Amino acid sequence: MKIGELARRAGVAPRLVRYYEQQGLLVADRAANGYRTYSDDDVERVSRVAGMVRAGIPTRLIKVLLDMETTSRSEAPTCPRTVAEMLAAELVGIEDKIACLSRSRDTIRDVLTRTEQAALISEGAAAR
Amino acid sequence: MKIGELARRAGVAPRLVRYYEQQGLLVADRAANGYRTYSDDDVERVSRVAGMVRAGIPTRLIKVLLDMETTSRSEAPTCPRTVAEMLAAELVGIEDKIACLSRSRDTIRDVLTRTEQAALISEGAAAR
DNA sequence: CTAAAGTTTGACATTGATGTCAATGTCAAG
DNA sequence: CTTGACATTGACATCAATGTCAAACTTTAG
Repeated sequence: MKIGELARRAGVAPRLVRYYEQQGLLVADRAANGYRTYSDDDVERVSRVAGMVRAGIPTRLIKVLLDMETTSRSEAPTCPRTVAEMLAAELVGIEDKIACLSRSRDTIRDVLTRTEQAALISEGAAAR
Repeated sequence: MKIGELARRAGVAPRLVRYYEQQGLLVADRAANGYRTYSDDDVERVSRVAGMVRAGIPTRLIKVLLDMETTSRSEAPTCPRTVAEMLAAELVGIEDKIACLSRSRDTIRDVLTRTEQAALISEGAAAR
């Protein structure tokens, strides 16, 4: 498929797909015309990238995270001490983010339930 | 306390404290000299703001979230339908972020444990 | 008193993630 | 063949969050 369809399916702007590629988060085959061509898996990948970006993970880290997911399943983790330390630090940062977000989530839920319009909670979830 | 101490205790740059104030996330009393003066509670508030910013919550939303936490404890939630809908939408976004981050967290933990340097996980947590 | 450190406001720079626009190329349908 | 939709690259604009610097004032330490 071409970039337009990919973008539509992943729910992002085509512009972003090119940007992600430029950041090394994505590799695209090229058709004879020069058009980028994508597989179904790429839709998933782009969705995940977009989600991580929205969650405040910098693209640099997204790159290594995605790489880790695909490579570390099988191979011996080539993990020099310094890299592992960096990952540990990022882990702490991510856990902090989760804590902040969880608290905010609870706050919103709280207000929504109190406001007697609790229906909106499930409504919103269903809208996905 | 003055801005320097506040910033140090909250772990951010003084510049950011002024920025947050400018964005309406913070109100600061002024001493006779014109210096901003803060209370212990402000340390907590600034920490939370910084965390939410890092987690990708836009300052606009942070403002209403913090307001909600302080006001909605007691008062009748003044929540017109449209506002509630907006909050429900934000809630979904936040839940998405949590899901993304949780997955990334698991990935990192996975790699760290496999890499036989699992010690870094608790090490990192202790470093807080 | 004086020097150093902290604070004030304000302006300007930067970085990351996107939007937008322009000029050109490609393809499918009429 | 022409038109319209979609692609390409590249440049420029924007927005939020920060960094940085300057000029002036205050406070603290010596």
